Amino acid sequence: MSEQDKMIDELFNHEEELTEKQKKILAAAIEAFAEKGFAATSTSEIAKKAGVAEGTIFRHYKTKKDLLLSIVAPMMAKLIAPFVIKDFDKVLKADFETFEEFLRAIIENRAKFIIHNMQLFRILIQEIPFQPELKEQFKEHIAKKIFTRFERVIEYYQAKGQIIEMPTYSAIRLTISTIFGYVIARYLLLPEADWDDPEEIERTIQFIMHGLSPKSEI
Amino acid sequence: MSEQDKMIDELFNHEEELTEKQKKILAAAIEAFAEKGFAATSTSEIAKKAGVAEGTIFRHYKTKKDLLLSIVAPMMAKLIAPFVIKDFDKVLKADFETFEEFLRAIIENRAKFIIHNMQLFRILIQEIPFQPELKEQFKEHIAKKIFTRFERVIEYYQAKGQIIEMPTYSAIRLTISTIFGYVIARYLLLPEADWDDPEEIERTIQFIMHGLSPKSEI
Amino acid sequence: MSEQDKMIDELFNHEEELTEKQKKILAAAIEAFAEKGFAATSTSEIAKKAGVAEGTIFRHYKTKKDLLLSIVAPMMAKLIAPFVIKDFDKVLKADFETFEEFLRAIIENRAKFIIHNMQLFRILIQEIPFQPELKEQFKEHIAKKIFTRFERVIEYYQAKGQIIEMPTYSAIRLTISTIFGYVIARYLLLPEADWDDPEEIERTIQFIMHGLSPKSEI
Amino acid sequence: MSEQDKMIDELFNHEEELTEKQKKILAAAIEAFAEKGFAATSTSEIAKKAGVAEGTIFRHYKTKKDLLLSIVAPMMAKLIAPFVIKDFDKVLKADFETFEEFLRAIIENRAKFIIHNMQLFRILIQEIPFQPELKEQFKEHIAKKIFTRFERVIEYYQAKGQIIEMPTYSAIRLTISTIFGYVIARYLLLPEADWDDPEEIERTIQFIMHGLSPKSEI
DNA sequence: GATGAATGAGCTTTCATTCAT
DNA sequence: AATGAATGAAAGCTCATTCAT
Repeated sequence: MSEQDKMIDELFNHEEELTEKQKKILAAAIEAFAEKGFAATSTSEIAKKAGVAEGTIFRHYKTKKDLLLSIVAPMMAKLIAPFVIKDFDKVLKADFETFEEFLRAIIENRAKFIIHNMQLFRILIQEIPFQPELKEQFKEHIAKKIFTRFERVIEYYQAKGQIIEMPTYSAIRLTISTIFGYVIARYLLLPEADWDDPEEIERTIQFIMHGLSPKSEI
Repeated sequence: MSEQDKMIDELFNHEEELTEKQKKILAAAIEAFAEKGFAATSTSEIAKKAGVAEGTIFRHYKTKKDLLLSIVAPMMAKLIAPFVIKDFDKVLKADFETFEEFLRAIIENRAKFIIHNMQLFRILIQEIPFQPELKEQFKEHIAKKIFTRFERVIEYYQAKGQIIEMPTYSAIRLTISTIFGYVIARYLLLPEADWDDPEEIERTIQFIMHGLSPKSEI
Repeated sequence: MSEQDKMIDELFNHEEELTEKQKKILAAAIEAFAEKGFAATSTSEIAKKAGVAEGTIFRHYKTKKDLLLSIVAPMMAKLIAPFVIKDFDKVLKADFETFEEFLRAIIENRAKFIIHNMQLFRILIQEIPFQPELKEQFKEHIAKKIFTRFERVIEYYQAKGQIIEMPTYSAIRLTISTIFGYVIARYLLLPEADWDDPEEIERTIQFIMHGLSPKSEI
Repeated sequence: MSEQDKMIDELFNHEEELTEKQKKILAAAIEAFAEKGFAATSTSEIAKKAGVAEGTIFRHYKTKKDLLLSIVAPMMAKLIAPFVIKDFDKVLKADFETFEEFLRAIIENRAKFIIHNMQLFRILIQEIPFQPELKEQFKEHIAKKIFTRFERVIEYYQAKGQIIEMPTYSAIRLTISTIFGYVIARYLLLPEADWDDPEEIERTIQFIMHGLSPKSEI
């Protein structure tokens, strides 16, 4: 079982069991959408790559867009999974004495998840600008939830004096841009460059920490 | 003359004079590509929006991709214009005592340029993942040039003790992610939110400054 | 089953079975190409004539030119079929005491074949000047093979003293021009004229015989 | 002045004087039509090849078909020129004692004319099957006239006992096929082969002579 | 007379989708 | 469940022709 197959099993094989053909269709579609984009990928191309008949795709997914959503939805669901655990922040506060520990955990956990599902992440960020329903879904179900939880975390560490006083949304924006900046540079823009990952992650964390800490703190 | 028209005149009307129809085609294509993406925009749609016959598009641009490149190329050229001034860094060093002043100038200048040409910027970042020639062109002619100049700037302020010791490429990455993070959040993700721009820009600059300054400095 | 249908079955239905629609496409294309020429026939015209959707044509034939080649190739193959029988000339020599008998057999056999597939023959000679790959294919696979066999035949009858001494290629050229001259005049230029076919064929054979015989022989 | 230019002057420059551009258009169209066929040649292609604007073509020739007819008509007119001389056959009979001499003169004169205007001849025979008006014009003004004159010639030499008794149209057909067979093989099918022209012409004439002579005669 | 921008009909081909098997 | 032939709309692009300059 390939890496790709395992990923598909993990992400898609929950509710209903997938047939072998269905998995092949998903794998082919993911690869094609990530590489050429949704609009520029034809269903016949997916069928050929998956080794199934064109009709088979439409037996499982009513339309091409349906196929896209079937791919992207579980990715989004998994992406926020840790954030929707009822007592997310409580756990956090207990577990992480400092914001730095929290950051490290986030990167360890979420960034690793993204990296592990890079193709899906590519599809997500590449298609969100073009698919209004995706954008809406993302805002409503992902962004908002993450934002709400994150807000509490920021406030918590601000109360502890570890983060400078500023609107939570600004702190969130700055933190997330920096992390995404690393992920995108590392895995999308210059994947073939020679990266010293632990070092770069360390620098990224320190950058955020210094950027957000009250001056006296450091 | 509309805002759009002026932008088109500035960016495209340099070498050869554009006919009225050509300008309309460009305006229509920019709008459509930004909104729906290159692959999902049909030439008939552009023609209708521009109020010209479909054949007219192909008289001026051999193929649809040609039209895309004709739109994106001048954007890229202008984007790096200030960086290719021969003695870019010399000028900088003379003009800006501190890295903070430099940052402020960059944001004032380049970020404003991007904001002013937001649709073009959208097209650029949306299509780079799908058009290999665009990606190549961007890397070779834009990214490399900017990186080289930026490197000198970082080294200069590192020498002055204003920036912490770290590889220049890390400093560049962190700086650029943060600025782009603001631009993207502000103008692409949440344009309709209620932003206090001067405040946000100030916070962004301070975040970078603290993030990169030697601890003792602050 | 019409005459046309039978011809299509004979010529095209060998390797893979053709669907009903495919046969209709072939019949329509043959008729149209013969009448208006390949370049002046549109695929939409063929589709309409065949009573199928335009897309159906391209499901079976990748391009319009592919359709042309699919029509012409079997015609060429069948055209030389008798010539590639391993011991063609041996058989001939045994069967035909005189060159005249041989000529009569050729006309009976090959000319009849051409007449029976007149539309295909028209397409062949009309398109060879314009389609380099057709020309090449014709020269390499048809002309050369026929020429080689024919050469042996001429030499054989020259040895028997039935044909005057002259280069074989000249004898071949003169014989073939005369036969083709009849076929073209009879079936392409003046098909509606009042022809006494047996008489004309007889005259044509006698003309060749006298033209090629040693004077004393006659 | 090139060979091509001279030909154009001879054939086209009679009634109205041609402008330089017009000559270039004719030259370009002749070359393109001969090579790719009328239907597969675009007017823009002709314009480019002629170095004129597209509009210029339509200033001189109302339609593309008009251009074709303008090219082919003078070719046809010149082709029969010698046959329409009022007392063609009288002259002939006086000049040529034998049918062989007549044949030699025809080849010398008409075949040479065709060879000298090979591109035009190609266009003529390639397009006649597709252009009904061309076909009609050819039949009515060329074929019939030639046939009528030729008939008298055949009858004359039949009366002199130099040609075997057979319907005149058969004798004409056989003679013309043989001559055209040579011209087509020599100049269209195998122009690059190594031909000994005087020898081949001699053989062609002898073939016709033997083919048509009463047996005892030879 | 010459231009070339502009046109819109029509070209070949691809597409997502349907449906009988 | 799976197929793949069939569809017809729409894609990108080319064409002959017009016309203002």
